[in-house]
Amino acid sequence: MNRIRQKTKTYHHGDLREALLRSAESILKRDGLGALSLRAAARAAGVSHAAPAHHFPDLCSLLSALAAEGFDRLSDKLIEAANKGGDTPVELAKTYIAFAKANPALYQLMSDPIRLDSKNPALQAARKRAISVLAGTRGASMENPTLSQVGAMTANWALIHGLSLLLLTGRLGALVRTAPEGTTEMDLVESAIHSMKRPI
Amino acid sequence: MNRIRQKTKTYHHGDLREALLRSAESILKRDGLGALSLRAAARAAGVSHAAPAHHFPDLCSLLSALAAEGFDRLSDKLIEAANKGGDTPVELAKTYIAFAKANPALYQLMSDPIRLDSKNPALQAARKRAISVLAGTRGASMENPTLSQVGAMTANWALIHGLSLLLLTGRLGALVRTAPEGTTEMDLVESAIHSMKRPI
DNA sequence: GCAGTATCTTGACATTGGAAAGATCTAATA
DNA sequence: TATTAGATCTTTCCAATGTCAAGATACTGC
Repeated sequence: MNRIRQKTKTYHHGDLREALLRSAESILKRDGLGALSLRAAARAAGVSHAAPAHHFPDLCSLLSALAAEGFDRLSDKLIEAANKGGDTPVELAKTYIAFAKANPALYQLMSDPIRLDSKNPALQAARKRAISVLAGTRGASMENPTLSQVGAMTANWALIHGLSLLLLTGRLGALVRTAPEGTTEMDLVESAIHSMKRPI
Repeated sequence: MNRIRQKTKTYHHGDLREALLRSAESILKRDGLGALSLRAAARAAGVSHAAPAHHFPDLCSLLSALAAEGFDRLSDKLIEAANKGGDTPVELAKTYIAFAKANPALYQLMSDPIRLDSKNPALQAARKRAISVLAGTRGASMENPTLSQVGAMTANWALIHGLSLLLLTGRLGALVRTAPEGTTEMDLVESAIHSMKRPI
């Protein structure tokens, strides 16, 4: 029996888990995080409202899986950029923020402490990897970093994270208006990025 | 008729709007943002579930009012600290983060782009004031700040905001474990704060 | 082939936000 | 003071959601 189903409506779906993730992602992109519900995902996947239960015990579980995917894709983007020479903290930050801009609702979900289950193993692992990548600790990690080195890393991460959120939620407007005529939000972001410390 | 009602159960409440805000805040503190609903607030205020409608047309409106209060209190704290000599960027950041730590669920709400109505006038005003205070523009604002000055301000704000969120959502654990033995989350935050640029 | 299990559907329930209509109180006016 | 318009609150209702339980269907290992 073919795994990838055509239109042949059978009782079993084939790969409902994956289908639900794709449906959920498309809802997220189209209608935002607020519109993403278990039932909506089930509808979009053409399946009954209780079908997701076997793959995701609850909504939190679906959202956490989606967020984990997001972190993995972010990690991939960062690695890809690093391999193309964009290995400086500033370049990594640009890549990071470009990801957030390209996937606003997803990044919002990835940062949502309430809808997500921080104990979800997949999510934990994906987050851990993303931090490692961002910190440049893929392969050659620092041996015994000092407090101030880890502090600088923390600062860089917090800056990028905060900047992404402020940008995505449209909260930079007030500062844009105090800046020189013609300044855009992205100009501000660019400028802010350059205040990062070295050891990212 | 006394504004502050005792136990005398009358049809009219007296000041239901205020009572709802206080109930909502206490729910927020006790059970977190996820448990805060219109109906829960109404229950806690001892009133029917549809009573809030006249004071807050929808949930978003109640939450936005609560968030606006939060920003106002944050502004007050920052001003108070500044007047006591804590006027440096680092001191302001410490005050800011102390507020977030003292009111975790409230700060989370204040940062939630979905539950909040960013067009809410009270919220907009409160946010604007908080930024002004944080930027040190109470009274003597910079005349014509350059892009890099506003950029530095943006960076400082983003750093503080991001740091607060990472701290409150317990996401600094991974970095804490890479830091020297005995390092705490707050050590990391302290260290990160010191990477701020001057013109806050 | 067949039994056991995984997957999916149907149906139900409690909870929520919200609308509508009516009850009760307040305050302005005559 | 009497009355009336408006504000405030209650009751009732509806659709949507997450979750559970029971049953139907398809797959899989024997």
